[in-house]
Amino acid sequence: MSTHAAARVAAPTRREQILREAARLFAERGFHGVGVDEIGAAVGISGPGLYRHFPGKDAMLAELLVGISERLLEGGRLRVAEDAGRGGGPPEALLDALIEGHIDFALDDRPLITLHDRELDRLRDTDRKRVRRLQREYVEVWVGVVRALYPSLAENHARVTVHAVFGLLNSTPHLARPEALPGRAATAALLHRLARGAFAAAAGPS
Amino acid sequence: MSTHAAARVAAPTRREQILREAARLFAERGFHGVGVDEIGAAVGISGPGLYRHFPGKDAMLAELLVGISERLLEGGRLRVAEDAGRGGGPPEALLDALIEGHIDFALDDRPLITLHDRELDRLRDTDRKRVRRLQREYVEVWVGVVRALYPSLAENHARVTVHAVFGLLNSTPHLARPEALPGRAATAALLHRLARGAFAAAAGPS
DNA sequence: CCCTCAGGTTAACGAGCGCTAACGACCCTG
DNA sequence: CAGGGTCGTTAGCGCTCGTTAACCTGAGGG
Repeated sequence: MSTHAAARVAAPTRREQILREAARLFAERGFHGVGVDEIGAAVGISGPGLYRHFPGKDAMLAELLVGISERLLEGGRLRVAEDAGRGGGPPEALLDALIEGHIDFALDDRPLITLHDRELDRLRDTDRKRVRRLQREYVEVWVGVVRALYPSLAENHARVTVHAVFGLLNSTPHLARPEALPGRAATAALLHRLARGAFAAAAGPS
Repeated sequence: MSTHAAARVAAPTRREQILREAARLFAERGFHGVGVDEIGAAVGISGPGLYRHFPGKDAMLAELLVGISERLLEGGRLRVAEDAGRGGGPPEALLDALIEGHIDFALDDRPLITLHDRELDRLRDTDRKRVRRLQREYVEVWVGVVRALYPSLAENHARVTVHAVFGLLNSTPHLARPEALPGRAATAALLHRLARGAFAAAAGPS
């Protein structure tokens, strides 16, 4: 689509390179802690060359945060729709699908997950509201599924629980030494069990 | 101790005011997003007056982060020591005490909890290493208690689990609208159940 | 062969920020 | 009542950083 031949693996465009490196740097040292020269250097060009691709530093962060929020929400909705399309299987399976999808994000897009709940307040008002809306809708998708599975759980309790489980699932990107984790599959399985355990406990005694 | 009479409730010294407001502002807008003039204004003095109390802006963040890390570790060790002093009751009770103590921090010192895992990288090398050491020791206290209760749980799995439960417990300070929470007691009870459920699930199937 | 245009370059500007300097008001003590 | 220490003030310096301006280069097309 981009050049002429054999672009099967989609050679990353310069814009994508920049976004990727900016995400990594922002996650490592914070939005204000990274200069444009540094981002440029990370992709082999220098400083103001970035302005050929983005109107400003803010725009990079905005695109990153809006992008991941949209992908999370879209993924969640897709899984709910697939479940409904199958005629609605057991509610546990749907919750498992949501958990698994979120874990994939957390383990594979670690810088983005970090930015997602750390640098939101550095956005311009309009972008921040948009991201917050997407996040809220994503939470509501989960709340709906959780309450279908545990009808006894009050809505505000379900919301706090979902938020807490996000904190749980998003905890691994913050780890200082990622190499101390068990393998990817084992970590994913463990996180999955923890999340299910938390949900079960939320609905339990009360 | 400070002035002359009736300092029962410990009228906050200027230093403490500054730390309190700085913590709030840093948590709201990030370390680099807050200027010294703003911190000064928040306590009724202006800008460079802060330098009568702190050698620099970095020192405020360092004192905040070292302080909370020390208090968390100290609290954890105290509870373990109390338990040992009682001759070692049921292991569940000790874990419950740790959870309850951490929840108290998360709900009562929200800005500090936020800073604690968000702004660590803005510290000078020496301070950052110190905070990291304290955090690591705190995790180890939990890991020891968890493994006493669930001996089948491998050590690295226990560590990931403890980290994840911290993410879970620390999730409420990140909430956009804290007023949407149930009351403090209900929130604390819910978080407590979630944490216990996660630990139980960690030790469960696998 | 020239023109255009995408995608760079370096130089420099302007704003903001942390911090220092110099100074002043107040309170205590001898 | 002099003197000093505490705790402020305002002015301003120096540096960093995001952004803009002006210029350059190489590839594609009529």
